[in-house]
Amino acid sequence: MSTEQLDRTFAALADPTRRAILSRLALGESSVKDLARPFAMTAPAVTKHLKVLEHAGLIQRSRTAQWRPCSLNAEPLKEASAWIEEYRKFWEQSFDRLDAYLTEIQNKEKQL
Amino acid sequence: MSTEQLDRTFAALADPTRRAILSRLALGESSVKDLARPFAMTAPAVTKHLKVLEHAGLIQRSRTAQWRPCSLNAEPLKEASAWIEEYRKFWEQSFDRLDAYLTEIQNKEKQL
DNA sequence: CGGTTAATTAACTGATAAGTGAATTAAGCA
DNA sequence: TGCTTAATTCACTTATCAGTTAATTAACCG
Repeated sequence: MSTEQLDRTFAALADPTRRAILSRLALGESSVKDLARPFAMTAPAVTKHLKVLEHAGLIQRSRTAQWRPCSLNAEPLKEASAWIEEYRKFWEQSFDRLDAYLTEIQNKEKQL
Repeated sequence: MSTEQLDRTFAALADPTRRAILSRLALGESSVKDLARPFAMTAPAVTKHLKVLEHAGLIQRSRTAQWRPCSLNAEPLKEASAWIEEYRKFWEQSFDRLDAYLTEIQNKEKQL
């Protein structure tokens, strides 16, 4: 679990355009032009986003004639998810505290 | 699930110093000075990282005399994790493919 | 009150990121 | 071969980010 890989993965996910591209690719392979269509953005801008995603290992590219379709590779997300999951116990603790608090409130209200 | 919130959460997690700060805070509350100690970094730099984490809602701050201790708030991570988990089926698919491949290899080796 | 410690703000530098338009590569097709 | 389409690279602008030092705020303590 390399630090640089986590850096790249999280940085790639920090941009809403790139998250949208990944969502689109979850539905299937797509060309750059089709990926660019929903965004108010030129083709070179999309190419740059794809480079970021590729460098993070989140997509891979092939070649068919003059098209260079992209497809999703979700594996690096596993690592990112694993990092986050280490802290799940903390938010679960806070949910437990919230539950306890709500129960306490309800009991008090019943007593009034 | 706001886009800007996800932007801020993932951007906050993209920096190794900030991830280390969160790890440290998982062990308990800490002052800025103690957080800064393990890093080759001045106090103002740490203050800036804390602002990023606070803006993302990942930490909260209190005040005791001249100390302003930080504590973890892992709740926004839940949202980030939920986003990632949507793609779990893709990386599970690649594991399945890897399993199939390894099984195939083993069978071939047995035949030799 | 004056001094010390914790932390922040202010002002600045250098690097990186997101976007643009223009030119270029690469493939398919008449 | 020449034209069209897909995508990229190039050169540039603008904005943001990570870090610095120096100055400032805030609280405690003798």
